Formats: sequence, structure tokens, C-alpha cells
Amino acid sequence: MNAPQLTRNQALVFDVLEKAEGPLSAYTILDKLRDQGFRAPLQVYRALEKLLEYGVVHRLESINSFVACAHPGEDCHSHGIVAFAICESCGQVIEFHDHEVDHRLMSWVRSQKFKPAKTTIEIRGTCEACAA
Amino acid sequence: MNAPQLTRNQALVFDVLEKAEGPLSAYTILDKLRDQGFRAPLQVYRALEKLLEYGVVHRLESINSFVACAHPGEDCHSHGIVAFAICESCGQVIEFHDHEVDHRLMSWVRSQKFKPAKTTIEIRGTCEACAA
DNA sequence: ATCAATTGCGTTATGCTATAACGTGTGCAA
DNA sequence: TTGCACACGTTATAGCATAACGCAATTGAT
Ligand SMILES: [Zn+2]
Ligand SMILES: [Zn+2]
Ligand SMILES: [Zn+2]
Ligand SMILES: [Zn+2]
Repeated sequence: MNAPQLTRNQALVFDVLEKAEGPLSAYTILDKLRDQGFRAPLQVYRALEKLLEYGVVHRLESINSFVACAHPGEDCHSHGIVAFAICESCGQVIEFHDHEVDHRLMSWVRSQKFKPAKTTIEIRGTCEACAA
Repeated sequence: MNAPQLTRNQALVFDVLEKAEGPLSAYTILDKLRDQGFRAPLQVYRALEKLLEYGVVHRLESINSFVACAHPGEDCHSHGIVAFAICESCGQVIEFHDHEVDHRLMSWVRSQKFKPAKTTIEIRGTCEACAA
């Protein structure tokens, strides 16, 4: 899905995510947008829903958080499954793609006649800087 | 981690998960154990924490649910990353392992000097039976 | 035997995450 | 004009998870 012109709320939420150092929860986003008039979680969740649909934001299932896509311009959906490495110490997220992983998973899926809709790959651990 | 003798609460929770057709949320487990004296979420979460530690139960991050390991006897941790295919229609879960996927992910991780702690692979979609 | 540390358990309260349900306004096409 | 789709605002509620307290049983030194 390509991203059309964002609405005001969508643009505000996306802006917060883009400027953030790491992933943010919906409620953290809400707090950051109170000065812009946000009052309720739904304002954030509705914007996120669209941003996810457009592929410009990703949801990190294992930490209930959202992050701006690290590959602006490209269409993340087009280069296969998106994977994330999440540092549990500093919160930094690295987004990456591996076609061989995609290929193996999709070939397993085919062998089971399973119809995939959305695939999650998240590695939680410690980044190089935090490994100390 | 090998599983020692389970405590009463741990055994009750594990039993519910083992007999379930698919993954259950902590609160669903709680409801199923009210007759056995369970009153509070913590009783379930504390048991789950241990069962996860012993590797006899897996947590499905993308649906906030828990499922008994499909490979009893084996130590799931020993054959690498565990992956799941989750049918969003019937709730059935297929647990599998793919060494090549492990290898690719771990080789990426090494290249980034990232120290993995816990990796999640979950494919949500429709199973063969539900594809209809 | 005694003491300290660990572990499991029960309870109450609280916090965090997400959606339901209702109503409003605006733009656009039939 | 009328109907529809969509974004939005608000209130309320549902669903998921943990904090903090206290108690009892177990274990393992000393
Ligand atoms: Zn992306
Ligand atoms: Zn880090
Ligand atoms: Zn398993
Ligand atoms: Zn199914």
C-alpha cells in the first residue's frame, strides 16, 4: 500500500515516531501529543492503524510498541518479511530483511498449505553498544 | 532448562494448556481454573512464568496467548529458534523449527555483534482446513 | 537446632494496552 | 439532493500484566 497524503492526526503521530530514538507505545505517543490537542487513545490507535496499512510504521508485537519504518521511500512490503533486532537495554531497533529467511519460511508455509497474512520476526537482546 | 517437579498451580495451568485445542490467554486459563480455587491473574502469570522458563510452554507474542510445547520430551531450546504458524480462523497453532532460518538469523546477529536473548517468529494466517 | 535465604502462594490494588459504541462534520459522487 | 465513505472527538469498557504486601514451607548453611 502506498501512503497517500496523511491527515493531520496521522501526520502528527508519524512525526513523533520519526523523531523518536526508538519504538514508542501508543500511550507514550498520546502523551507527546497532548499539547497538539490529543485527548484519547483512539486518536493514536486510529492514526497508527492507517500508518501500518500504508507501511510507513511497523508494530513490534513483543513489546507492544510502534516504530517508523527505517527504509523510507522503499516499500517495505515489497522486499519481503521485515525483521527486527530490539535492544532491551537502550531500546534501539534495527530493521532488516533477509530473503533467504523469507524463502525458507514461505517454503515451509507452502508445504503446509498455510496461507500467511502477517509474519513477525523479532529478536530481543543486547546491541553492540550496550553489550559492554 | 529442564522441568523439575511442578507445583500444584503450575501443574494445573500446564494441564489446562495441554488439553486445550489452541493457545489460551492468561485470563482464559484463570477462568478455567476457578473451580480449582484460582482467584487472581497472578496465580496464572506466576505459574506461566515458570512453565516458560522450563520450556514446556510457549508464549505467542502476537496474540498475547500461551500454548503447551508441541514437542514434549525434547528440549525445544536445544533445537534452535521455535516458530509458529497461527490460524486466525480456527486458532490452531503449528509449532516448527527450521535450522536454516536459525542459521541465517544468527549469522545476521553475529555480523551486527548483537547478543540475542529471545527470538520470536510467528506467522499469522489461515490453515489448510480453514482456507476453504 | 537455629537462622537466613529462597521459593511458592494468596490477596488487593493498580497500571498498561486496546477497542466498542455513539455522535459529528466534511467531501464527493450518483 | 441524497447517500456514502471517511476522519474525527468523546466516553466508556474490555483485556492484559505487574506492584506490593504478607504468610508459610523448604532448604541449606552455621
Ligand atoms: Zn520498514
Ligand atoms: Zn542497546
Ligand atoms: Zn516447543
Ligand atoms: Zn484454521
